[in-house]
Order: sequence, then C-alpha cells, then structure tokens
Amino acid sequence: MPELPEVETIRTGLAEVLPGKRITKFSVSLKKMFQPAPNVPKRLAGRTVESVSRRGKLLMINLDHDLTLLIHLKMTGQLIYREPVPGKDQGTKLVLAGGHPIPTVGGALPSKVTHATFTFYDGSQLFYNDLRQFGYLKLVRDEDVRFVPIVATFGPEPLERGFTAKKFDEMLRRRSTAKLKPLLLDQTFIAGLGNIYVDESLNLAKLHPLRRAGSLNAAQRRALYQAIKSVLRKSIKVGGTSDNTYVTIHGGRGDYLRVARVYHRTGEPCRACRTSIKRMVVAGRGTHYCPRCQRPPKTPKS
DNA sequence: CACTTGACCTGTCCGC
DNA sequence: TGCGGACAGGTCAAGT
Repeated sequence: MPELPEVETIRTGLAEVLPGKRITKFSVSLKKMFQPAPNVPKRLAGRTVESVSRRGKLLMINLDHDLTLLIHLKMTGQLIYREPVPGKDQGTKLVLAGGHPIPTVGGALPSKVTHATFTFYDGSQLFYNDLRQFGYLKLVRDEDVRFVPIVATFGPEPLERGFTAKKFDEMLRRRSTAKLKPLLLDQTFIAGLGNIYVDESLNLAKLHPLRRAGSLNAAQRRALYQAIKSVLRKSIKVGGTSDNTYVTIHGGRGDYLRVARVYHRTGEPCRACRTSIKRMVVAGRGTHYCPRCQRPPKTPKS
C-alpha cells in the first residue's frame, strides 16, 4: 500500500537514475495497465525521461515531447530498477523482517507479476510489477495532467509550504461533521495519506478515529496538523513502510514498521502508556489505536 | 453532503 | 494435507 512516504521514496530513487535516459523499448504484457490518452502517440520508445515528480500517491514521469506518464501503484505496485548486468544475472532473494519472502522481487525479472518493462539505451531496465493488478500507467500530454480526474480533485500536499496550520484549521472546520478517519483517507481533503499514516497521525495527536472534525478544539487541530507532518517526514526518512509488497526501486525495504506507533501493532503495548493497542474497523478498513491515549467521542455510535 | 458497500485482483493465513 | 473463506486496502461508482 504505497502511500505518500513510499511513493516519495520511489520518486527519489527514480530521480537519481532516470533523468536523461532515453527509452529504447517499452513492452506491456497486461493491456489494461497501460492507458495512453486518445490524443497521444502510444509509442514510448524514443522518449527521454526529463524528471520524476509526485502528487499525493501518484508518480509522474515527465518525458520529452510534452508527455507525462502517470503511475499509480495502488496497493501492490512496484517499480524495480536494474542496471545492465554484464554476463549473468539474478539477485539474491529478498526477505522481509517477518521472514516472508517478498512475492514479486528477487531473482529473475520480468517475473510473472511484471506487467510493463522499460528498457533504456544503456541497457538498464525499469519493471512495473503489480500482484493485484489495481495500478495503472497513464500517458497524457503535459497540459492535460491537471485535468486527469484524480489530479483535478487532489487536496493539498501535506508537506508543501502552502499547507499551513491555519489552512488545515479552516479545512477541518469546513468538514465539521466528518469523522476523522474517513476524512483523512479522503484524497480530495488531503492528498497522500492512506491507512497506515492516518492511524499513525491520529495516535500521535491522541485523537480517536471516530471523532468528528468539528469536535476538536484549536489545540487538537494543531496537534493533528503537526502529527501528520511529523509522521510523514519520519517515514520518508526511513524509506517508508514495508509490511507486504512495498520495496524501493533497488529492492530494499522501508523501516517505518520498526518505529510504528500503532499500525500492525495490535495487542502490543502503546509506546506512550503501555496499554494494549486495539484494532477496529472504520470505513471498512483495519484501524489501529490506543484505547487509553485516544479516547472515544461522547457519542461513539454513528 | 457524509459515508458505506461492492468491485477490481491475488496471495496469505486461519480454522476445520 | 487440503479446502473454503476472510482478509489485505487505493480508488471509483453506486447506493443509503
């Protein structure tokens, strides 16, 4: 489930290796994954990567000829980069902390879950893997990027300068009846948070997931603002969260789970008060919280 | 508008 | 050991 820190880690990795590289071959084995807009040439071979950017959880590969490739990894998408291998090939098998092998990385690429492959002029390659096939690669003209529905409706970027405490305060007050968990998951409210970092942010701010935005006082709104930024920055610093299929472009893991406050820590002691972390379902998603630090609203039932 | 549910997918895990 | 089903969660469309 790549969220903002994971996508940002991937973006940084790609930005170190791709700019200036010309694509000599692009192959797609699962047609639905590659979605060229009707008004663009579908051929990627010949295009050169200019830069790599990100908006929310959406990765943007900026190409020459005024084209942009939008990549959404959804839950299980991976982008793996390989330098040309002189002679033989094959890396060692990567294993997660829990001992579970990462399903789609390690050994030969392309694998059975590789759905698109870029080959560059120098022989280096970029593989798009996606176990559950929810992700996509959309090719659009630069000037049309802002009209792509998901881009057009994105809320503010939580780590950009424009996202101020004052702005967030106003946003929360405008959505006073919304519950915090579904609200923070809403990409049109704020872009980039997913299940992991919503739970982490709410715990750090000591706010229950079912609290209504309008029930927060000024100090709590401020605490939530700080918590969101703090959690995202911390995760980016350690390369994101690898609890399942997420890996960096070199097949490495993100270390955020080691310092996670509540996510995937059901039954483990709260880092603040040692109370056992609980799990509930909110908005159809597993929600982790500390029942002591995050006290439920007065009227818990919706 | 606020929110939920189901669909899209496939691998893992749990209970029997 | 094998099997069925729940579960994982980002986004969108449809429903309450």
